[in-house]
Amino acid sequence: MELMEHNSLISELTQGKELALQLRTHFHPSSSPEQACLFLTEMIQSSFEKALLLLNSNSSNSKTHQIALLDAQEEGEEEQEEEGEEVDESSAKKKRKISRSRDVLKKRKLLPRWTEEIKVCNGTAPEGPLNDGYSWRKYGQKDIHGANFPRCYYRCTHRNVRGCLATKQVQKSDNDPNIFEVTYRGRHTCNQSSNLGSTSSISSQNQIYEETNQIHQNPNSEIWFDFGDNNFNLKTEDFNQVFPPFSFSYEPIMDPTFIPGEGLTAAAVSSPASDTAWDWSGYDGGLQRVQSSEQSAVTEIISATTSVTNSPICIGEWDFSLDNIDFDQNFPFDSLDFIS
DNA sequence: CTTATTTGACCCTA
DNA sequence: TAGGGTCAAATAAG
Repeated sequence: MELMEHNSLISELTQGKELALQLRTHFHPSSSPEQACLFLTEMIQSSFEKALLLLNSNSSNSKTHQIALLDAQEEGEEEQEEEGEEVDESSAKKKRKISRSRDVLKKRKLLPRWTEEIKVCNGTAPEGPLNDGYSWRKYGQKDIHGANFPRCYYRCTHRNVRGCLATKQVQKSDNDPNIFEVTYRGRHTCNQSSNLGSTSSISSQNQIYEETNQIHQNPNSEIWFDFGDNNFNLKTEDFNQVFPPFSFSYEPIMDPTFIPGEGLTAAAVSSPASDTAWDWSGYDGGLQRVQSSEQSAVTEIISATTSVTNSPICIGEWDFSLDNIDFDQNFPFDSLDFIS
């Protein structure tokens, strides 16, 4: 392993250790704001994840690194181009719009993406947007070629305020009208974790594992991870012990926590949209997560890029440089109510 | 008044 | 060029 990566790994592990120490203090019953623990666990998980990625990417992927560098360079060029031009306001607006659009698209293309199928059982009339713990704002709906039902597009409500690029698409399945295919893209950076249910919602921690590594589960409740060359597996109960707060994806299919009002609730899309787009009659049941599939096309890019921890490279919202780890530690907590 | 949704236009990619 | 994804003005809802 190269010296720089070795140092980064040590930094990551050291940080994880320190954060764990901090977390320990919050286990005292008189001083344990739940959200503080949650935040710290996120930080710890992030630290160890980075360390694992460093290990995993030891063989280094120079190609994806180059892609990241090219992206960074292009962004710089675009900025310079804008500075030097003298054009009328309307065309400048147009150009800014195009530039911004290109920039956003470039970032989104690199965002992790995964799909879940949410089943709406007979028995419940869906109301309101699919509640997965995050607040979404609908920004589009399209009829998809060859599909019987339109696809709805949602983005994080806090996108403008906090720059959260998370989006999701919801589409009713052609095969089974009770199933909604929900494709998530990008991880939430808006810290809405306080809205998350304990087991039924998608925690960002588990997303990390799903996005950056292959996670599998067989019918014997055995989970195994592919960290490149480093594979290991766990029984479900072991997994829950190791990652207690992160067990949502690995629970039985019939998850009793999927009840309206808690966690994933019935209603795949906003009610007005659903009324006009789809016929909801006949839905009188609850919701259940059917399965979680993964599209990890960007996995390698993310993993490889994180190996260059001391370079200021960002992939979309993902910035793994150590400088930013420090930034996270000094997070102003303006969005965390528990420290005032 | 503020925030969310709708929907046609626009842009990008294959 | 078609199809998918996003933007943003108009509109609706709270």
